[in-house]
Amino acid sequence: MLKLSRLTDYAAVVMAQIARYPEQAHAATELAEAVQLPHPTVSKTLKMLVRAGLLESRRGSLGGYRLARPATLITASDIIGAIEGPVAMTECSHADGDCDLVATCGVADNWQRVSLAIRTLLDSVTLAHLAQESPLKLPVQLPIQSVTLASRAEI
Amino acid sequence: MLKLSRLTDYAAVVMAQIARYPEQAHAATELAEAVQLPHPTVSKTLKMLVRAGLLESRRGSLGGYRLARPATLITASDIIGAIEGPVAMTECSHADGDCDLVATCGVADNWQRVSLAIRTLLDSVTLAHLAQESPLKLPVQLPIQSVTLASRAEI
DNA sequence: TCTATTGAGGACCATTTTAGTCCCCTATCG
DNA sequence: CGATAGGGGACTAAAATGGTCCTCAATAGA
Repeated sequence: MLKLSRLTDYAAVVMAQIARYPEQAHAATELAEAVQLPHPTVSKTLKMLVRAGLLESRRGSLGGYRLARPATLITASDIIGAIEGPVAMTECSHADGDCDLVATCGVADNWQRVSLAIRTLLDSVTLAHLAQESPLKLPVQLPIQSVTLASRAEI
Repeated sequence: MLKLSRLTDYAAVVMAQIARYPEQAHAATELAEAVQLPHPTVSKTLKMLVRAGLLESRRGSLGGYRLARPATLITASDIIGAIEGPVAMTECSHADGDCDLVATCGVADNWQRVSLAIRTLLDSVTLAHLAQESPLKLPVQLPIQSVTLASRAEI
């Protein structure tokens, strides 16, 4: 399925909500209502987003959350990473490859390329994109060409 | 992390192994050894791949598994789908949207676009690609441009 | 300074998912 | 027939996930 966790989903929704009114601070309670999700859960999500540096928080009355930087500079990768950790399709696609099957695996390199391609894709989608209302159900324009997996011919 | 399950990983490795010697039938035991994984686990994976129509099996002595179609016609999506079910990033990105938050969500459409882009990417990677030994650690060529999220200007 | 408000941090539990194993049945070949 | 394969599915252990709750800390304003 390659699915996002539910919390990640919440995170995106909440971030989008904040992004639509970037000037004001948003209290967790307010967001929970706007988004129709239980308060404790939204709160938890918000905390994670703060820790990841995507939101800034302020306590006390008149406190709340706001974006740490413009929505155009926050990517889908950032949000996913904030909740689930860095995007990596396979066990071995993060730096310190502690996979002891490299020898017999034979697909590691290629998965990493695919993984990188997905990460790049997710890097190119910003919160501004996500937040933007697009009620039109257009089929996606797909400028994506197939990934070039290194083959000798191309070197 | 947007990670593949471990079984999916195994599936890819095993499929690649088979793809390298497409003519002969491969017994589960043989594959388990080649790939250095416990036999029951490999076996389970193989069964799933058969059920998904990616492998054909033959019982009895001289039996084993072989590709149901050429490696160039089996995609990464196929393999992931065989183990984890169809690729879909969010709860609501599969057909029958039973998500009752559509109203307050506001990002569903856009996630679906992203999801589709990833699926397309995974569709473009074939087992032949994955199986091919590419000892060269080239940085990936990335012909991927940003996803065009429908904005009014472009309609 | 006191109080109401709001976030921080983390403990905690229930549920689901995942991984892995095992057993018994069926098919094929010689 | 008997040896060698795979098919199906039950079962368990372990981990991840989702969700709740409680206590502490900061801030603003009366």
